[in-house]
Amino acid sequence: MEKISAVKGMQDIFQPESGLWQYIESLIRDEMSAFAYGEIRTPILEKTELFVRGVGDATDIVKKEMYTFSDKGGRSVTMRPEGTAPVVRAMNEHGLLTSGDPISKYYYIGPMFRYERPQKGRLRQFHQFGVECCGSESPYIDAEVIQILYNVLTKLKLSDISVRLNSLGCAECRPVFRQSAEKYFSGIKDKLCPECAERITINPLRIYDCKTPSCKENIAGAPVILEHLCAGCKDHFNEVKYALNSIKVPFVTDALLVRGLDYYTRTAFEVTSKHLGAQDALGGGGRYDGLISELGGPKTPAAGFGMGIERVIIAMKNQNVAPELKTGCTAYIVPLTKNEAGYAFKLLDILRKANISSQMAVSEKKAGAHFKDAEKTGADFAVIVGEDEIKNGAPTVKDLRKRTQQSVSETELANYIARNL
RNA sequence: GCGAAUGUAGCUCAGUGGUUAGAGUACCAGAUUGUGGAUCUGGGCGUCGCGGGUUCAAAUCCCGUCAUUCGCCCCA
Repeated sequence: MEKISAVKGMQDIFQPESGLWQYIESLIRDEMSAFAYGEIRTPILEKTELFVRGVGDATDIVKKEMYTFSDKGGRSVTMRPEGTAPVVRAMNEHGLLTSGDPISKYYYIGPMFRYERPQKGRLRQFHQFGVECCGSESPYIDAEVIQILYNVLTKLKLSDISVRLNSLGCAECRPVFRQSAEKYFSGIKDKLCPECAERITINPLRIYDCKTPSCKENIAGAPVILEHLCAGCKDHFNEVKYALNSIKVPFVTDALLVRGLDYYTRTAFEVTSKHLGAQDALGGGGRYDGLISELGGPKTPAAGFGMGIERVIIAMKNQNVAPELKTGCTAYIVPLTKNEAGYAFKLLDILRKANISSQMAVSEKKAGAHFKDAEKTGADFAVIVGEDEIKNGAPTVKDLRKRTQQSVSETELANYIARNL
């Protein structure tokens, strides 16, 4: 029979790699508890409409990267390509955004799906840690959200990261700016790459982000959003920077930073690492004051970000800061023949009840081979059960690290191992 | 969606038209009948990604296809 492989761009994660995931996730959960954010878990499948409306039908994500299909009832559903729209949907649906309520602060960790060409740091199923903070337009919320991402990355011992910060303006000043950008780029349309030429009318802001050398040159003379912010946005941006400075989160302002999702207003930020390949963003996010009402909720300002866990892992490995994680068990029980298997199984039960990580050899091999296996599983002790041991009611406990062994009574077994661990 | 590279043993790879396709490593057995890091001996390593074509002869050359990887694009 032919082997069945995993779906393109989707990975299996198992030991010892999964230990690294648990380490990262628990660090995140600790940090979120310090920031008083609760966890939210939303379905992987949502109505397609949610992303079309939330993420924006002009974005690449919606235009060509979604796993969309019809379910058996003929409804168009989509495997979530990002976390913000589902979280907002859930909060709206459960009435968590009623005005007067305290701010809603939630985080999530889970898989996202985008139909893209896989490469280093880019998968079709990838995992994001994200936070959404809804209900306030305070610049301290922007700073808090950026701080969370910065703290998590720093606590994971990543260095050489940089936080880039920009303001994209609001519903008042952005349209004005957009118009002047449109005007400017229309004038030099023939000098732009084909994609950017199309972007002029669809979303001229995206041109600022283009990496084509010819476009980059032309952007130099273009109007800059930061210089066209309204007074409110300018103040807000300054206050975000002030707040970040006061808690010593380093950042650089980057007037060309534009994010690929349509819903961002005012603050936009991205954290990149020098230790990644072409896909160098570890995470990014910003403020989205218009999204919640766009999705049918009350007019509610909000901010958040998403962080790619696979990319964080790549950076950790490249920087050699992934912790050494112990795998395997503490005790490996070796019945020398199948005659001793029954008694050995009972000892196994005793150890497990004492919370000592244990397993038993179930294949028939000669003793030497069993010890090799024990070593490979990472066991610290082998518990040998042969004819003599059963006769004496005392298995032989062998310390695989010291290469010493000793007869220990059945009743003392768990204590002995716990003591000598 | 575009471009490039790669695909041979479980793993890392050699093998550019000529016997029965190789090495290292890992694995199994024995030397050591109840004791794992070494050594020695022996053993199975295989649809050479898949399909077609050229040829007396193809892992090798050609075409197609699939997969993986890297880059573009985009993003986490």
